Amino acid sequence: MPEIAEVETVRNTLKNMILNKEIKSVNVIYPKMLESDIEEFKKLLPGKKFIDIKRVGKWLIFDLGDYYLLSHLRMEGKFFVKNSKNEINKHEHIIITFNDNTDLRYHDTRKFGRMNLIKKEDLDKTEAIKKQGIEPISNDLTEEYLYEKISKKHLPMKTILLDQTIIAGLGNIYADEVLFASKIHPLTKGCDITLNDCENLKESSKKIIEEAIKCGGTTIRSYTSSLGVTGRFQQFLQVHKREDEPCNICGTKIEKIKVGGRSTYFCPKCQKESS
DNA sequence: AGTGCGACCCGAACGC
DNA sequence: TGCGTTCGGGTCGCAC
Repeated sequence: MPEIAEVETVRNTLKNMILNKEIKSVNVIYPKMLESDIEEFKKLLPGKKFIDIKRVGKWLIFDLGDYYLLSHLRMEGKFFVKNSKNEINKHEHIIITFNDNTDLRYHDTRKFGRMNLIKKEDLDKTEAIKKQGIEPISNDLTEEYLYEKISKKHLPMKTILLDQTIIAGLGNIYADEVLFASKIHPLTKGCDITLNDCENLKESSKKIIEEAIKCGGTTIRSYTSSLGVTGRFQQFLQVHKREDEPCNICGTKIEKIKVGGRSTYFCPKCQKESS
Protein backbone atom coordinates (compact mmCIF):
# COMPACT_ATOMS: atom_id res chain seq x y z
CA MET A 1 0.00 0.00 0.00
CA PRO A 2 1.66 3.17 -1.16
CA GLU A 3 2.20 5.81 1.48
CA ILE A 4 4.19 9.00 1.22
CA ALA A 5 7.53 7.20 0.90
CA GLU A 6 6.29 4.95 -1.88
CA VAL A 7 4.69 7.84 -3.73
CA GLU A 8 7.94 9.79 -3.49
CA THR A 9 9.81 6.80 -4.91
CA VAL A 10 7.34 6.53 -7.79
CA ARG A 11 7.72 10.25 -8.45
CA ASN A 12 11.51 10.06 -8.63
CA THR A 13 11.49 6.90 -10.73
CA LEU A 14 8.97 8.26 -13.24
CA LYS A 15 10.74 11.62 -13.51
CA ASN A 16 13.71 9.76 -14.93
CA MET A 17 11.58 7.89 -17.43
CA ILE A 18 8.81 9.99 -18.90
CA LEU A 19 9.60 13.71 -18.66
CA ASN A 20 9.45 15.78 -21.86
CA LYS A 21 8.30 12.95 -24.10
CA GLU A 22 5.43 13.92 -26.37
CA ILE A 23 2.15 12.14 -25.73
CA LYS A 24 0.86 10.45 -28.87
CA SER A 25 -2.38 8.91 -27.65
CA VAL A 26 -4.28 7.78 -24.59
CA ASN A 27 -6.38 4.71 -23.87
CA VAL A 28 -8.88 4.80 -21.02
CA ILE A 29 -9.83 1.19 -20.41
CA TYR A 30 -11.59 1.67 -17.08
CA PRO A 31 -13.34 5.05 -17.21
CA LYS A 32 -14.33 5.10 -13.53
CA MET A 33 -10.66 5.67 -12.70
CA LEU A 34 -11.02 9.13 -14.08
CA GLU A 35 -12.89 11.72 -12.06
CA SER A 36 -12.75 14.35 -14.78
CA ASP A 37 -14.35 14.20 -18.23
CA ILE A 38 -13.08 11.31 -20.35
CA GLU A 39 -13.56 12.98 -23.71
CA GLU A 40 -11.60 15.98 -22.50
CA PHE A 41 -8.84 13.67 -21.24
CA LYS A 42 -8.59 11.95 -24.62
CA LYS A 43 -8.66 15.23 -26.49
CA LEU A 44 -6.29 17.28 -24.34
CA LEU A 45 -3.38 14.94 -23.63
CA PRO A 46 -2.10 14.15 -27.14
CA GLY A 47 0.59 16.65 -28.13
CA LYS A 48 1.39 17.59 -24.53
CA LYS A 49 4.40 16.56 -22.43
CA PHE A 50 4.87 15.92 -18.76
CA ILE A 51 7.32 18.66 -17.79
CA ASP A 52 7.51 17.85 -14.09
CA ILE A 53 6.05 15.55 -11.45
CA LYS A 54 5.25 16.97 -8.04
CA ARG A 55 3.70 15.46 -4.97
CA VAL A 56 1.37 16.71 -2.25
CA GLY A 57 0.80 14.14 0.48
CA LYS A 58 0.00 10.90 -1.30
CA TRP A 59 -1.14 12.70 -4.46
CA LEU A 60 1.07 12.68 -7.52
CA ILE A 61 0.80 15.82 -9.62
CA PHE A 62 1.87 15.47 -13.25
CA ASP A 63 2.61 18.88 -14.72
CA LEU A 64 1.36 19.17 -18.32
CA GLY A 65 2.11 22.87 -18.68
CA ASP A 66 -1.40 24.29 -18.66
CA TYR A 67 -3.03 21.32 -16.93
CA TYR A 68 -2.25 19.04 -14.02
CA LEU A 69 -3.01 15.34 -13.98
CA LEU A 70 -3.62 14.35 -10.36
CA SER A 71 -3.16 10.70 -9.44
CA HIS A 72 -3.81 8.88 -6.18
CA LEU A 73 -2.57 5.29 -6.04
CA ARG A 74 -4.69 4.34 -3.01
CA MET A 75 -3.62 0.82 -2.02
CA GLU A 76 -2.33 -0.98 -5.04
CA GLY A 77 -1.92 1.54 -7.82
CA LYS A 78 1.33 1.27 -9.76
CA PHE A 79 2.80 2.91 -12.83
CA PHE A 80 4.70 0.89 -15.36
CA VAL A 81 6.71 2.13 -18.32
CA LYS A 82 6.50 -0.44 -21.09
CA ASN A 83 6.98 -0.77 -24.80
CA SER A 84 3.67 0.00 -26.53
CA LYS A 85 3.79 -3.36 -28.27
CA ASN A 86 3.53 -5.21 -24.95
CA GLU A 87 0.25 -6.94 -24.35
CA ILE A 88 -2.14 -5.04 -22.13
CA ASN A 89 -2.41 -6.61 -18.69
CA LYS A 90 -5.92 -7.05 -17.31
CA HIS A 91 -5.12 -4.72 -14.42
CA GLU A 92 -3.88 -1.88 -16.62
CA HIS A 93 -6.64 0.72 -16.69
CA ILE A 94 -5.19 3.85 -18.26
CA ILE A 95 -2.49 3.90 -20.91
CA ILE A 96 -0.64 6.97 -22.09
CA THR A 97 1.45 6.33 -25.21
CA PHE A 98 4.42 8.55 -26.02
CA ASN A 99 5.73 9.16 -29.52
CA ASP A 100 8.82 7.00 -28.84
CA ASN A 101 6.42 4.05 -28.61
CA THR A 102 6.70 3.62 -24.88
CA ASP A 103 3.66 3.66 -22.60
CA LEU A 104 3.00 4.96 -19.15
CA ARG A 105 0.52 2.41 -17.84
CA TYR A 106 -1.55 2.72 -14.69
CA HIS A 107 -2.00 -0.68 -13.08
CA ASP A 108 -4.35 -1.27 -10.15
CA THR A 109 -5.68 -4.69 -9.15
CA ARG A 110 -8.29 -3.18 -6.82
CA LYS A 111 -9.34 -0.33 -9.13
CA PHE A 112 -9.26 1.94 -6.10
CA GLY A 113 -6.92 4.60 -7.41
CA ARG A 114 -8.20 7.80 -9.00
CA MET A 115 -7.01 10.34 -11.57
CA ASN A 116 -8.24 13.82 -12.21
CA LEU A 117 -7.27 16.19 -15.02
CA ILE A 118 -7.59 19.82 -13.98
CA LYS A 119 -6.66 23.23 -15.30
CA LYS A 120 -3.55 24.49 -13.57
CA GLU A 121 -5.32 27.44 -12.01
CA ASP A 122 -7.89 25.12 -10.45
CA LEU A 123 -5.34 23.32 -8.27
CA ASP A 124 -6.02 25.60 -5.31
CA LYS A 125 -9.74 24.91 -5.65
CA THR A 126 -9.30 21.14 -5.66
CA GLU A 127 -10.55 19.90 -2.29
CA ALA A 128 -8.37 16.80 -2.10
CA ILE A 129 -5.20 18.84 -2.55
CA LYS A 130 -6.26 21.96 -0.71
CA LYS A 131 -7.00 20.21 2.56
CA GLN A 132 -3.71 18.29 2.80
CA GLY A 133 -1.96 19.02 6.08
CA ILE A 134 1.76 19.42 6.73
CA GLU A 135 4.16 16.71 5.62
CA PRO A 136 6.36 14.88 8.13
CA ILE A 137 9.48 15.93 6.23
CA SER A 138 8.54 19.63 6.32
CA ASN A 139 10.09 22.02 8.82
CA ASP A 140 6.62 23.51 9.21
CA LEU A 141 5.61 20.43 11.16
CA THR A 142 6.16 21.66 14.72
CA GLU A 143 5.01 20.33 18.09
CA GLU A 144 2.96 23.51 18.55
CA TYR A 145 1.11 22.91 15.27
CA LEU A 146 0.42 19.30 16.23
CA TYR A 147 -0.73 20.20 19.72
CA GLU A 148 -3.08 22.85 18.34
CA LYS A 149 -4.60 20.37 15.85
CA ILE A 150 -4.69 17.28 18.07
CA SER A 151 -5.47 18.39 21.61
CA LYS A 152 -9.04 19.44 20.81
CA LYS A 153 -10.00 16.09 19.35
CA HIS A 154 -11.68 13.22 21.15
CA LEU A 155 -10.62 10.64 18.59
CA PRO A 156 -8.01 7.94 19.18
CA MET A 157 -4.47 8.91 18.18
CA LYS A 158 -4.34 6.20 15.54
CA THR A 159 -7.31 7.77 13.77
CA ILE A 160 -5.79 11.23 14.12
CA LEU A 161 -2.52 10.17 12.49
CA LEU A 162 -4.47 8.85 9.51
CA ASP A 163 -6.22 12.21 9.09
CA GLN A 164 -4.47 13.69 6.04
CA THR A 165 -5.56 17.22 6.95
CA ILE A 166 -3.25 17.20 9.99
CA ILE A 167 -0.17 15.25 8.89
CA ALA A 168 -0.17 14.61 5.15
CA GLY A 169 1.01 11.26 3.91
CA LEU A 170 0.94 8.85 6.85
CA GLY A 171 -0.91 5.61 6.13
CA ASN A 172 -1.75 2.60 8.22
CA ILE A 173 1.78 1.18 8.34
CA TYR A 174 3.63 4.34 9.30
CA ALA A 175 0.92 5.49 11.70
CA ASP A 176 1.57 2.34 13.76
CA GLU A 177 5.33 2.82 13.53
CA VAL A 178 5.16 6.50 14.51
CA LEU A 179 3.00 5.71 17.56
CA PHE A 180 5.40 2.98 18.65
CA ALA A 181 8.44 5.26 18.27
CA SER A 182 6.59 7.98 20.20
CA LYS A 183 5.55 5.51 22.93
CA ILE A 184 1.89 6.47 22.52
CA HIS A 185 -0.91 3.89 22.79
CA PRO A 186 -3.06 3.96 19.63
CA LEU A 187 -6.27 4.38 21.66
CA THR A 188 -5.00 7.47 23.52
CA LYS A 189 -7.44 10.31 22.89
CA GLY A 190 -6.13 13.38 21.13
CA CYS A 191 -7.26 15.57 24.03
CA ASP A 192 -5.04 13.56 26.41
CA ILE A 193 -1.87 14.25 24.46
CA THR A 194 0.89 16.53 25.82
CA LEU A 195 3.15 19.00 24.04
CA ASN A 196 5.98 16.61 24.78
CA ASP A 197 4.07 13.80 23.03
CA CYS A 198 3.68 16.12 20.05
CA GLU A 199 7.41 16.70 19.95
CA ASN A 200 7.95 12.94 19.93
CA LEU A 201 5.37 12.55 17.16
CA LYS A 202 7.06 15.23 15.11
CA GLU A 203 10.53 13.76 15.55
CA SER A 204 9.54 10.15 14.96
CA SER A 205 7.35 10.83 11.93
CA LYS A 206 10.15 12.84 10.36
CA LYS A 207 12.73 10.17 11.11
CA ILE A 208 10.57 7.25 9.98
CA ILE A 209 9.43 8.86 6.75
CA GLU A 210 12.92 10.07 5.83
CA GLU A 211 14.28 6.59 6.45
CA ALA A 212 11.43 5.00 4.49
CA ILE A 213 12.03 7.31 1.53
CA LYS A 214 15.73 6.36 1.58
CA CYS A 215 14.69 2.71 1.49
CA GLY A 216 12.29 3.29 -1.40
CA GLY A 217 9.22 2.61 0.69
CA THR A 218 7.83 -0.57 2.15
CA THR A 219 5.83 -2.31 -0.47
CA ILE A 220 7.12 -1.14 -3.81
CA ARG A 221 7.67 -4.14 -6.03
CA SER A 222 8.32 -3.10 -9.56
CA TYR A 223 7.65 -0.01 -11.60
CA THR A 224 8.76 -1.04 -15.02
CA SER A 225 8.67 -4.24 -16.95
CA SER A 226 12.44 -4.53 -16.75
CA LEU A 227 13.68 -2.34 -13.93
CA GLY A 228 12.66 -3.54 -10.49
CA VAL A 229 12.38 -1.13 -7.58
CA THR A 230 11.97 -3.00 -4.33
CA GLY A 231 11.13 -1.29 -1.07
CA ARG A 232 13.43 -2.26 1.76
CA PHE A 233 11.77 -0.48 4.65
CA GLN A 234 9.62 -3.43 5.63
CA GLN A 235 12.61 -5.07 7.35
CA PHE A 236 12.73 -2.15 9.79
CA LEU A 237 9.09 -2.31 10.83
CA GLN A 238 8.79 -2.56 14.62
CA VAL A 239 5.10 -3.34 15.07
CA HIS A 240 3.10 -3.36 11.84
CA LYS A 241 2.04 -6.89 10.79
CA ARG A 242 4.04 -8.33 13.74
CA GLU A 243 1.16 -9.69 15.83
CA ASP A 244 2.36 -12.12 18.55
CA GLU A 245 6.01 -11.47 17.72
CA PRO A 246 8.24 -10.04 20.48
CA CYS A 247 8.72 -6.28 20.77
CA ASN A 248 12.27 -5.38 19.74
CA ILE A 249 12.62 -3.18 22.83
CA CYS A 250 11.04 -5.18 25.68
CA GLY A 251 10.15 -8.61 24.29
CA THR A 252 6.44 -8.27 25.02
CA LYS A 253 4.16 -9.79 22.39
CA ILE A 254 2.91 -7.24 19.85
CA GLU A 255 -0.89 -6.97 19.91
CA LYS A 256 -3.36 -6.36 17.11
CA ILE A 257 -6.58 -4.41 17.60
CA LYS A 258 -9.07 -2.52 15.47
CA VAL A 259 -9.13 1.25 15.73
CA GLY A 260 -11.65 3.14 13.62
CA GLY A 261 -12.09 -0.01 11.56
CA ARG A 262 -8.36 -0.22 10.78
CA SER A 263 -6.02 -2.96 11.95
CA THR A 264 -3.56 -1.53 14.44
CA TYR A 265 -0.42 -3.10 15.91
CA PHE A 266 1.29 -1.94 19.09
CA CYS A 267 3.40 -3.01 22.07
CA PRO A 268 1.18 -3.01 25.19
CA LYS A 269 4.20 -2.39 27.44
CA CYS A 270 6.09 0.29 25.50
CA GLN A 271 2.88 2.11 24.52
CA LYS A 272 0.95 2.65 27.74
CA GLU A 273 -2.44 4.31 27.53
CA SER A 274 -2.00 7.76 29.05
CA SER A 275 -3.99 8.54 32.17
C1' DA B 1 -18.75 20.96 13.82
C1' DG B 2 -17.16 16.64 15.23
C1' DT B 3 -17.57 11.95 14.85
C1' DG B 4 -18.82 7.24 12.99
C1' DC B 5 -19.47 4.26 9.37
C1' DG B 6 -20.71 2.24 4.81
C1' DA B 7 -19.35 2.28 0.00
C1' DC B 8 -16.06 1.71 -3.36
C1' DC B 9 -13.17 -2.85 -5.42
C1' DC B 10 -11.30 -7.52 -5.94
C1' DG B 11 -7.47 -10.82 -4.76
C1' DA B 12 -6.02 -13.45 -0.94
C1' DA B 13 -6.93 -16.09 2.83
C1' DC B 14 -9.89 -18.73 5.16
C1' DG B 15 -13.95 -22.10 6.24
C1' DC B 16 -16.53 -25.89 5.04
C1' DT C 1 -10.97 -29.78 -5.00
C1' DG C 2 -14.16 -26.29 -5.15
C1' DC C 3 -17.22 -23.68 -3.68
C1' DG C 4 -18.67 -19.45 -0.55
C1' DT C 5 -17.37 -15.88 2.76
C1' DT C 6 -14.56 -12.47 4.93
C1' DC C 7 -11.07 -9.13 5.06
C1' DG C 8 -8.35 -5.02 4.05
C1' DG C 9 -6.79 -0.51 2.53
C1' DG C 10 -7.53 5.39 1.74
C1' DT C 11 -10.88 8.49 1.00
C1' DC C 12 -15.42 10.33 0.27
C1' DG C 13 -19.94 11.27 1.55
C1' DC C 14 -23.79 10.67 4.30
C1' DA C 15 -26.07 10.28 8.95
C1' DC C 16 -26.27 11.44 13.55
